[in-house]
Order: sequence, then C-alpha cells, then structure tokens
Amino acid sequence: MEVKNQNTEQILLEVAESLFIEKGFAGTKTTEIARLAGVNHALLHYYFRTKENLFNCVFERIAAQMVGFISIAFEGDAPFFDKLQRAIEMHFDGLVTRINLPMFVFREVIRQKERKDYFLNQLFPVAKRVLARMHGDIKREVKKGTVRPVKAQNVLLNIAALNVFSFVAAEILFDTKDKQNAGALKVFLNDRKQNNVNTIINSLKL
Amino acid sequence: MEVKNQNTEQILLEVAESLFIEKGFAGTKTTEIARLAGVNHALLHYYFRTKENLFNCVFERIAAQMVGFISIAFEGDAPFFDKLQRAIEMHFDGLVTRINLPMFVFREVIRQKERKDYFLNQLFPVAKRVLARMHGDIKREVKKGTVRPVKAQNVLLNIAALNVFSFVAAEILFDTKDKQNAGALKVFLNDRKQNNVNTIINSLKL
DNA sequence: CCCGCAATTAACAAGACTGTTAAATATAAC
DNA sequence: GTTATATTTAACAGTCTTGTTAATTGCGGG
Repeated sequence: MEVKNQNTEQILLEVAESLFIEKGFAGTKTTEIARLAGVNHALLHYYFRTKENLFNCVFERIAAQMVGFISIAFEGDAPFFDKLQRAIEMHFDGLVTRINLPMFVFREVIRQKERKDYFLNQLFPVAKRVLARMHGDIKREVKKGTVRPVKAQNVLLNIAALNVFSFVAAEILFDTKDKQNAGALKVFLNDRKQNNVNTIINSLKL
Repeated sequence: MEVKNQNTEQILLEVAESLFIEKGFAGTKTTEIARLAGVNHALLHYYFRTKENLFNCVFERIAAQMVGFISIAFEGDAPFFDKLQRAIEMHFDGLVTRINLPMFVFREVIRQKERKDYFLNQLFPVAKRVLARMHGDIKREVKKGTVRPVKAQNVLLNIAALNVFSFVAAEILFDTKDKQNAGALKVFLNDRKQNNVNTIINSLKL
C-alpha cells in the first residue's frame, strides 16, 4: 500500500488543473481526474463535493496567475521605452511558463457569466494601476514629442494581443506537447518576443 | 403537423453550428441539438450517424470561413500602405460578422491533431500566397527606404493578433449576446480597428 | 487499549448521453 | 393504386458520469 494521506487534496487539485486546462470543463471527467490522481473517485466528492466546485478552486488559482502576468512592471523612472520593453518581455516570459493558460481562461470565462465577472473583478484593479501609470508616462512623452498621442488602454491591449497570440499561434503551428518540436518552438517564440517589443515600440516612436 | 421535410438536415447543421460554437464539442449534447432543431433526436443520427461526424461537417464549413477571412486582399499595385490598411480593415470586418469564430477554431483545433492538420492544410496555401505577395512588397519598400526590414510572416501574425484579440477582448469585456451593450461594443470595435491599422502601419514606417 | 474522527473504499442510484432498431408515415415513380 | 424509397418516430439498450452512502481503515489523544 502506498502512502497517500496528507495531500490527497493537493494531488487532486493538480491533476484537475492540468486536465481542465487541456480539455476544458465539459471535456474533463471527474472519474478520470480521480484515476490519474490514483485515488478513489468518491474522494474527489469527499473533498470538493461537486465537479463545479473543484473547477472553481482550480479556476481561482489560474485566474490569479493570469492576472499576475498582466501586472507588468511599470514602476520606477527608467526611460519610457526601456520600461516598455521590460514590461513586454516580462509579460511574454510569464506566459512561456504556462503556454496554454490564456486559451483556458478565454474558453472558460466565456462559458459562464459569474466566472467572467469574477475574472474581471480580479483583473480590474491590477489593470487600472498599470493603465494609470502608463497613461502618465505617455502623457509626459507626448509633451516631449517622443511618442505619438495614443490611449494607454490600446497600448496595453496591443501588448496583450501580440504576446498572447504568439502562444496561441505556437499551439496551432507546433505540437507544443511533442518534445521533438522544442527547438523550433523556442526559435519561433524568441523571434516573436523580439518582434513584439519592436512592433510596440516602433508603433509609438515619433 | 408542421412541414419539416426537405431541409431537416440544414436545420440540424445550423443549430449544431451555433451550439458547437457556443459550448464546444464536449459541452454540446446531441439531444439538445435535436430539441432546438425541433426534430426527433434519432434523425440526427439518421443524417449524420455520429456526433463526431456532425461536428466535422460543421467544422469544415467554419474552417473555410475562417481561412476566407485571412485571404486579405494584397493584389493590385496600389501604394503599399494603402493596400496594408485595406487588408487589415477587410480582415477585421470579416471577423465582425462572426465574432466568436476565432475562439471556436482555436479551441477545437487544439483538441484534436487531425482537426489541426485539416485546418493547417486549408490555411497554408492561402497564407503562402498572401505571404509571398507581402514579402515582395516589403522588399521593394525597404529598398526605397520607406519601410523597416521585417519578416512578412511577422507582419501577418501581428495583423492576425491585433484583429483577433480585439474580438476575444470584446467577448470578455462586453456581453456580446446582450443587445444592451451593442452601442458600447460598436464604439470599442471601431476604436480597435483604427488602432490596429495605425499600430501596424506606424510600426513599419521609417 | 480504546474512543472518536478523518480518510478511504466499494457498491450503488439516478440520470444523461450516444446510438440502434423496428415500425410507421410520407413521397415519388410507375 | 401500388410499390419502392426516403423520412420520421417511439422505444430501448448500453455506457458513461456525477454524486451518495454505509461500511472500513488508519491514527492520535486520553
């Protein structure tokens, strides 16, 4: 008999997370979660009562991570374009570690209004702070004549679009689970990271 | 008794399409498709044999549409930036009519390797032609010193990223089904369209 | 050692879901 | 009108899935 006490709950959460991310809510079966976690499937209900409940636990963890990626550093008073480059690269690198999180969040956020509201409520304070800071920076640079007059909101969306889409494209163009493609994938992502920084900065420069 | 002969198959296809798009493959039940189509659920199997089969029919129709959006016009010899603007706007407008298609395709393409291969095989010839033409144009402009040296592939991905993400963001920020938001949604999308054109063009201009 | 509680298990219940079948009905051809 | 064929229906079978329950095991405190 193996030792499984203590952290059965954690194991279930981890397996559930990876399955939910891969297959979505409807595509994931609680029996499979239990099987892969190596525990009796009644235990899943013992700890989490319902599938929906378990999913919410998983979703909250992931939403927190996603929001974390977005809180791109915009503090300090380094030159504007340096800060911008650093922010884009940090956001991009954050996504590298969890390639398929954006897809997951989009898919599941759209599925249910409460989930969307929850996500947006997590997101808003963070986004607001970043936007405020970026807005100030842009205003200053515009006055100096070094940056085009643009809405901070659009810059933020552009960064998110270019970065996130790079990973969605990667998932479609490569088989991200197939280790054989690791090299080509890495080259592709590096090229995209460089491109995203350049595209944003060049689109702003005057 | 209502008259339902003739186009039962079409009705099923249409209902199936809207449900599959909304809820994904696993989230859609054949019984619900039949119920919403107002036909006996055995008919669904009579016409399409299996759920998988029905889904494939739906998917092929949608993949064709998606690829159509991508075949952004790059013919003729108008000035480069005019062609670029037109292409971005056409792609964007194509998506407006089917806001939630990109999400659907991404979600389902990732789910199954054969589906991904099918989609890529549809996509490649179109993308190749667009890329070849764009590559020629960029080369010419670079020689003239009017455009930065960039890979056509990256420009294409940037356009797709900015446009597609605008709709994903719209789906998250607004309730696209709620008619009440129609006004705000329209404003948001128009702003994004303008932004996407400007961002791409300014990022290329020298 | 034993009491009480948490963790675990097997068995089961109820319903959902996909797909089949055999019979009934409509339709078109002759 | 009869026959052949396409369409439609109700009923059902089998499996999958979620969730419950009651019994069992393990374990720490007294």
